[in-house]
Amino acid sequence: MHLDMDAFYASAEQASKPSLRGKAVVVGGLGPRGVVATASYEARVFGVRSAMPMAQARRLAPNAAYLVPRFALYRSVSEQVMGLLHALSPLVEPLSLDEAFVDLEAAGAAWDRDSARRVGERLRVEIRAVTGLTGSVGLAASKMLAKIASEEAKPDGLVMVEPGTERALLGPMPVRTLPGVGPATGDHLRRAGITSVDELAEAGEDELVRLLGKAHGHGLYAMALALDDRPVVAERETKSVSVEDTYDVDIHDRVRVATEVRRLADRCVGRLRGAGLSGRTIVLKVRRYDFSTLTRSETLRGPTDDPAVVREAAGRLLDSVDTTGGVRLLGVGVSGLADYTQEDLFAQAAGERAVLETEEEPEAPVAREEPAQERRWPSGHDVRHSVFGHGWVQGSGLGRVTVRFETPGSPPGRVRTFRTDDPELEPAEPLPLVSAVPLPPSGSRDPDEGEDEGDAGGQASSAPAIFPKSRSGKEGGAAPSSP
DNA sequence: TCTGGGGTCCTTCCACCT
DNA sequence: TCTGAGGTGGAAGGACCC
Repeated sequence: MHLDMDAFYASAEQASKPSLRGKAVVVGGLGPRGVVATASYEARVFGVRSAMPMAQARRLAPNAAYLVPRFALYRSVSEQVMGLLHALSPLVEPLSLDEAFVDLEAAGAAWDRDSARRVGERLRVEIRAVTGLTGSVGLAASKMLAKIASEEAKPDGLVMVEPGTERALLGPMPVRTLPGVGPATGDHLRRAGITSVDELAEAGEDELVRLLGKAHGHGLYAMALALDDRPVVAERETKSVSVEDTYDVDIHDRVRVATEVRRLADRCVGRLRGAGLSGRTIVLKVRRYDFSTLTRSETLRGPTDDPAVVREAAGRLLDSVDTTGGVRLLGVGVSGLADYTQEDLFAQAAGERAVLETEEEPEAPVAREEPAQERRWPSGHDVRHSVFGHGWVQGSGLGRVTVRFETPGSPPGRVRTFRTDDPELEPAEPLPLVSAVPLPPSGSRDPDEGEDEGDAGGQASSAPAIFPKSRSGKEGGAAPSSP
């Protein structure tokens, strides 16, 4: 079985913000170089699509609501959904926050077509009850076909591929339907006169290997024949950890480039440590002003999770890169991972030197963002006002922030504008999309309030009991602030 | 049109070793 | 001793996915 949540980020935002329901919603980066992560079905009517530059989306749908992603919210909802899947089978393979394969046979959750369909339908009902969102389900004998089926089922549906009908279903479809056929391979095949899956199968294995190389050719030929015996793999181990930033304006200053690389190295190590990992190969990624991308890597003698070591290596790699003309993106990654930390002696010595030089605290090298930051109010993020209660930022600028006061369970709310430094206003955690399902006591249905002594001081304490196991994201949350 | 961020896998090239 | 074949590991780039 393959489950795919429908327009996940955008749907979560609509569930969270009653005034956006039924409206065009676009979630993605809002900067000058942002792209669309998800568009609601209402926005897709205007031609807005994932991966489209935001500027283009704004031209197509100028009246849509544009929001930055709130991964903490999506992660919480995702955990709820994955929990439902795990109740069906121990073999669950998440592909992302909103997608997963489930092996229903593994746990005897389904044994024939009817039982599988019942399981799929019940799952969709449960997902809606628990999260308020819809998901589409594909049922088939293989991962590839289940995925194609869930795509066919969208939105809010279920499609089962009956055994024996696989090739008839697949044959007329465009080659781009198959996993692993993207723009480049699609073009390549089209130039060879191959546009449908049937034509792919007719071309024969030798021809495909000649066109696409060994691994890809063999793999694609099998897919074209609907042969796919890849198992559902529950636990995949991480192979690399990386962070990257695209800058609103190209960076020309070499000193600034070096500073950014060090920051990225620190952030990368923060993530690495957070996952309890260390790695041997340091990778620097540079995207230049003309969008050409290059990587430089260096393999150490042993794995490290020392920020100073990674910073130094990344700095050396940067020395070998020409950045005249400016860079639009920088990234630092670590691969060759190990789940232990055994420093190479030289590297460790170098690291200790560097730490001394920079007077850096050895723990938690996480980047301390802007030092004395003024308060920022990102579009779409939750806030709480001491008088008006819970709401979300509709927009801000020129010293003003506009807030719409509503909650997932309330009717569409009213808009009010405040000064950005209004002391009565503070950032808040997202509320659950569905008012607590199996909640034992105290039903206080009021839009805001309830328990808590969520006084101003520590915004950490305001995390309500919403998402059962929401340990509020190891990262992605607010800056840590730990001197 | 003007292209994010985080990944995975594959291919090619080269150096080195046997 | 020279040459070549083949394996391996690292570096770099490309394609793809969500």
